[in-house]
Parts: sequence; structure tokens; C-alpha cells
Amino acid sequence: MSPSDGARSGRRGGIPEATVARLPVYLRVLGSLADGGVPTISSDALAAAAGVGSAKLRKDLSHLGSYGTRGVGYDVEYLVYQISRALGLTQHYRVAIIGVGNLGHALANYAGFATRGFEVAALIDADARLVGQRVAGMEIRHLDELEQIVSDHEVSIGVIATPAPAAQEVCDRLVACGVTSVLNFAPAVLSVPDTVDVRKVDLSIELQILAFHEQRKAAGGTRTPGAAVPDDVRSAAVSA
Amino acid sequence: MSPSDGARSGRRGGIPEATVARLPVYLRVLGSLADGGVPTISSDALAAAAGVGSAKLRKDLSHLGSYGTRGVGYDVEYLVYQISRALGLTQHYRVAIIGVGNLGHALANYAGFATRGFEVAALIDADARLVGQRVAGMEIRHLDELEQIVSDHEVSIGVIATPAPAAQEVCDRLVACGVTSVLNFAPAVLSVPDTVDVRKVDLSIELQILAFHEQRKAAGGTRTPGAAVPDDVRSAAVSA
DNA sequence: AGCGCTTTGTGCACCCGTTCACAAGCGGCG
DNA sequence: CGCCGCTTGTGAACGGGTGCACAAAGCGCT
Repeated sequence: MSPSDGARSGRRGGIPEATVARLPVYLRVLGSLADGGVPTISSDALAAAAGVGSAKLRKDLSHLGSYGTRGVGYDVEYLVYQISRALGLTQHYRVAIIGVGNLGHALANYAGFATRGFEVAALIDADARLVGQRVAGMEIRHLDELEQIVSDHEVSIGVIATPAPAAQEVCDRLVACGVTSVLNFAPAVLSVPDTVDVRKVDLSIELQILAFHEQRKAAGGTRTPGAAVPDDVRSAAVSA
Repeated sequence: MSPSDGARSGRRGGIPEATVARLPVYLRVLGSLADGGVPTISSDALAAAAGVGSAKLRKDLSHLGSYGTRGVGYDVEYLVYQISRALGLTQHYRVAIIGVGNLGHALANYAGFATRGFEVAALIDADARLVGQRVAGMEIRHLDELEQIVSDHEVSIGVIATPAPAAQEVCDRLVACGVTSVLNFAPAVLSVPDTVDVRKVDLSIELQILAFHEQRKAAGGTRTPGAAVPDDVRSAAVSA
């Protein structure tokens, strides 16, 4: 998303963004395979399990080196290690969750955090009535202490699970504390300096995208409950 | 995937997938503007509020018609209507949530559902102890009744919030009932016929992607002597 | 040891999406 | 009434990602 990232120190890190987004999927599948005692796997089988094409998978893996044996496949455990290393999962990341409402509550209890080197270091909320309560074995702290908490626990990833109006302010404070990665669950557009990475998870958007395709599918063929199908045909006047 | 379903993208009225993914963002911003009484807005201002480039925004909007007045901008209310229509939000969609654990609980209480024509029609869980309990004013039904519920309520979107091992089976049953859109929160790869749309929301993957970038940023600044210079001097001011 | 089967790794062509730059169009002002 | 400045809409160049097809490279069997 960076407009022009000028000088790239030709070291590792040249992994395409689309590949990075798929590596965690491979990692998860490989984890199950390793647990099942599978020693090696071919790109075809792994691709099928991960829901991608085999050529794409091979190209993805080729970006992090030539691990894999021709005629045999990939060593599962070794590949797990290499992908983990490429993703930076050999390090430990401390996460702070801001906003302990329904969603924050669910996130705090989410088992997926601990499994890959992520540790929920703090739960923070602005509501004084929640402060002191324990969720997932952790005490909720007040938003006023955010800076102190981030500093003490060396939080490197902030998870925003607040209502939308509070999101930008919380984000700004996180960034001011030196947090450079933010995962935003609030339905709001966050503006940050481009040294900071923001990823958003937005349920409402996902539903609306599904709605679009649902409408698309309904327009084509089977029984359509209401009328209102004419809007399908778009302005043919302009586009010749 | 299969080239045969190419009709879905790139036809008349065929809005590019990337554009569809951004339309909900525009819609949200426009909603706030409309509430604030703003009558018209320029592509530049709207793009800034949505966090995209203005050219991209104009091209996105151009895909759904030539709404907008040169020299003036876009009529906010009219644009809200047009985007809503393009996304299919003029229709009503009934959603079933399968799996009422921490996450399903949070989803059931999520206010964003009702706001855009989505209605949570059913909560379903496999745990008999949860059945009959009320969450968000709705009674939890047992998984055995899934087919009946989907049929009775004409559910068109299924939200899977089960543990990973149950996800594929639940998905298969949903598909068998005629559900053609699935939103998957379980950390599992779902395989469906290509008539069905699946979108996945995976917290663990998002964190791992952030970890990758975090590692990349830290690559030059940790304990490297002499190289303590921040990786990029392109510091942009936060929204002041 | 050699041969053939299997699978990786990759060069290449294609396609989607992004960005730039500008002509066309509309409202307001003199 | 005509000109001017502003904004939209879009043609065209550009870049990244995807899929195909194949050469290179191990392994096992004979």
C-alpha cells in the first residue's frame, strides 16, 4: 500500500503481499499434517488442502527459498519452520485489546492468539464499570493507562474493538506510543502515518459483499421473489 | 479457479470485485455525511474520508453509472441510494449464525447486522445445553433443526462461527439447503461448489500478516549497531 | 549404473486493478 | 450571454498476480 517504497535492501522481505496473505493458510494446513504424522507432502496435495492452485502454491513457496525435493515434495516440519520464520513467528508478539465489549470479550477468549506466538498482554476499556473485572484470566485496565500499559508490556500490536467513534482516537494514542501494527475491528476508516500497518476486519462489509453476489445470482435464473429486476440492465445509453 | 464462471466478473453491470469490496466503505462514509446534513461531496473529499485515491474512487463509482455532476460533485443521498442498489441492499437478507460460542455471541449482538438490511433469523448450536437459551432476544435452536430453520426462515446467508472441525460439515449442510453465501469465521478452509460464495474472516491470519510486516520493519532497527536509523524517513503527519 | 517416473521451480503470456493525465461537461460570474 | 474555473469520467500506461507449460532434478526400480 505504500506508494513508492524506494530503496529496498535486497534482502529477504521481497515476498509479494498476496503471498504473505496465503502463507498463514499453508501454515495451518501443514500444522494439521504434522500433527497427523505426515512426513512429506506434494505441492498438489497441499494446494488442494489449502484451496489454491498448485502452481500458485509452488510460486509462493519459491519466494522464500528452494525448500522441497523434486520428485518427492516438501518436508512438512521443515516447511512449517521456514514459513514461520518468513512470517516472523519465531518472535513473540504482545497484543493489547482495546474495547472489551461483546467482540473484545470474544477476542480475549480466542484460542488462536496463543497458538502462534501471540500473547494477549492487556485488556483495556474506557468503561470504569468494566475495569477490574477479569476476562479470560486477565484483569481489565482503564483506557487512561493505555500508554503506561503499552510501554510496560512492550505491546507491538494493538487490536481495536471499540465502538467506531472511539477508534481513531485510540489508534492515534497507540501510534503515539510506538505501536506500528493495528488490527481494527471497528467500522471506521483509520488514518495513520504510513509507517504503521493497519488491517481491518469488518463484518458489515463482508456481509454486503456477499449480498452483492447473492443479488447477482438471484438476478440470473431461478425464482425471484419480488419484481425489481429491471435495474439489472445498466445504462446502455452511454456504454456503446 | 474455473474459467467457466467468468461471466460473474467483467460483464455489463459487471462491477469489478475490488470495487465491490470498497463500495461498502463509501456507503458508510456517505451515511455519516447524510446524517450530518451534507448535501454534496466531491470525489476528492469522499476519497480522503474513505482512505483511497480520488481517481480510484471515481472509477469505482463510474462502474455503476454516471451519477455525479461535473464541477459540483456527488449528491450524497442519491449516491447512497445508488450504491445500496448496486450492492443489492434494497433487498432483505436473512442470516443464520451457526455456533453460539464467544464469537457467535458477539455476532448475535452486533448492531451492524440490522442496519443494512440484514436480519439475524436464527441462532444454532450443537450443544444441547445452549439450546433454549436466549441471546440477543433470540432463542438458540439445535443444529439438528438446521435444515428446517433455513427452509422456514428463507435464510440466504450462513455465518459459521463453530470450531474448525465442525465447519466443513455445517457448510455442506448449509449448501445442501440451498444457501449460496457463507461467511466463515472458523479457521478452516471450506470447499464448496463454485456456485456458492464463501468469504472468510480469520483473526489468526490477520495477526500473522501483521507479524510479517512488524518483523520487516524491525529488521533494521533492533540491535544493529550503527544502523539505528529509522528504516524510512517518509513520516507522514497524522491527521492533526 | 542407468532409466524412467514424479515433482519442483520458473519463464512467459495474460488479466485485473491501479494510477496518471486530460478532455468533456456543468455551474457561476461578469 | 459568453467565459472561466472546477470536477467528473475515462483512455492509456503501468505493475502485480495468476495460470500454463516445460525444463531441471531427485528417487527408486531393474
